[in-house]
Amino acid sequence: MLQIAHIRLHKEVVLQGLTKRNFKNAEATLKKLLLLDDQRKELQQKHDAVLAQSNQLAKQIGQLMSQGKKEEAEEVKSNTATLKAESKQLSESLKNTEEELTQLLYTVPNIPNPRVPAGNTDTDNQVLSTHGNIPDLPQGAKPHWELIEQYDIIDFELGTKITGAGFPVYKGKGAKLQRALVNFFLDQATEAGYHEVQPPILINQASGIGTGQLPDKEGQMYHATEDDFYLIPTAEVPITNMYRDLILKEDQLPVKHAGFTPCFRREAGSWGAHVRGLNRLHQFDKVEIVQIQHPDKSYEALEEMSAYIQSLLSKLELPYRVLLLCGGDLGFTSAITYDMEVFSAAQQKWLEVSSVSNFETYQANRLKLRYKDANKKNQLLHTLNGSALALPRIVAAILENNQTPEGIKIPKALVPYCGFEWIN
RNA sequence: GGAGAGGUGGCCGAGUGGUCGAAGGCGCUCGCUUGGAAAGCGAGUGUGCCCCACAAGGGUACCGGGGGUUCGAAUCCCUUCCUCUCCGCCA
Repeated sequence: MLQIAHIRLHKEVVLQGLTKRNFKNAEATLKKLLLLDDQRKELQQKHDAVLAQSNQLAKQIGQLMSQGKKEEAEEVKSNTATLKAESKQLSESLKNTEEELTQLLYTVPNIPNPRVPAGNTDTDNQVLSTHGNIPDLPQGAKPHWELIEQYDIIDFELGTKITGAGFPVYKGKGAKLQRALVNFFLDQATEAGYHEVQPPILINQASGIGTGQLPDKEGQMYHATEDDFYLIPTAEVPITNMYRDLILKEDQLPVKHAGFTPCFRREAGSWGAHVRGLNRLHQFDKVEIVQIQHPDKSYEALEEMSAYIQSLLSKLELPYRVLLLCGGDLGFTSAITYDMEVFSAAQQKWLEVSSVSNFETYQANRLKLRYKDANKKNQLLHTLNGSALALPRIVAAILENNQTPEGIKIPKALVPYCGFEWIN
């Protein structure tokens, strides 16, 4: 979440940023936030003063008691009742005001970086660059949902039987291709300097709040209510939360992690014809990269991450483009996001396979993730993450783009990982 | 799941109702010492919020989390989470 002190100091910038995002009632919300903060401060002052008084009296009583002056002590005691009542009332008001302020802050998204273009929907996103060659597919090229049936490598109906829609079963070479991609992505990440981790895929509430999934996207996560755990929608959540409540030393930076996990998304209300086959699933596999960076270096890191992700797509010989998301399409917690889209030749459509974002201090503020600067002052760090990569749409693109009459040709880089060159 | 023990500052560890944000040790930082280092000596060394200039200084809160008793709680009570030991179950 945003820092209230920052909002106070840069009200105009914040207002402009929220407007770029089409955030409703920005001005009124900011006004309300500042008002609540004023109230909070005033209550805090009053409360502290009352507590200071009663602390003093308590000390006095202690001294009198130890001197054996019992009656005098009793007399002082009788004066404490009003203070106690006052303190109780003030602390309740303070708590309520703080709670209201926090809840309101939770509803305010991150401020976009100045580079983020204005716009409302994905049609306003900027295409920064396009790479690779879109293949000329033969007449009768098939979309991946037909190819997976033809070669019997992914079975949706079987998954439906076991669980429900959106939980496919990968079979034979389909399963091996999954394993190959995960290993390929992890090896590449290690080579690029990311420290591999395997985190839990269930998280507690504090972690969900830390990275911003809660309370904003409560309904998008599967919730194991018996233990109050959530199934992760992305490895970003457990990996970033490893650093919750930490104060790092500058020489510990940057932190770079990569992790493979399954991801679970309820995708409530977003189903339809355009999300056939592998285009949208409730459970999918993904390798995620996460960086924790010094504020001065986070934008450098963003470019580095973007370049790294693009290198993966090049190695997989997939045609792709890089988008700069517009304000309206930007994720709630992100300050800037690049999307990488792969062209799926048979569907004749660009599929988002990766999203890399700089959250600046937005997550760090919730996480209380800081570093000690040269003046020994604690400062919020910047967090970034990106998919590197999400499997299903990569698989879809490989299947569709590499289809031939003889079968599906596995990209060279993956052959050592798969142990086969063709799916046929 | 059952029974028991315990959770204190970066780490170890003392503290069972009063002047305790917390002894002592280790670590770390700075200084002295040294040719340099070690040792030794000296000083410093938590976090949030509030006043204030994000300084100095001051107030307040924090001894796993939440709540309570009390004039006063690290210390007592309740609750919850976690760790350890034993038993049970088990990949």
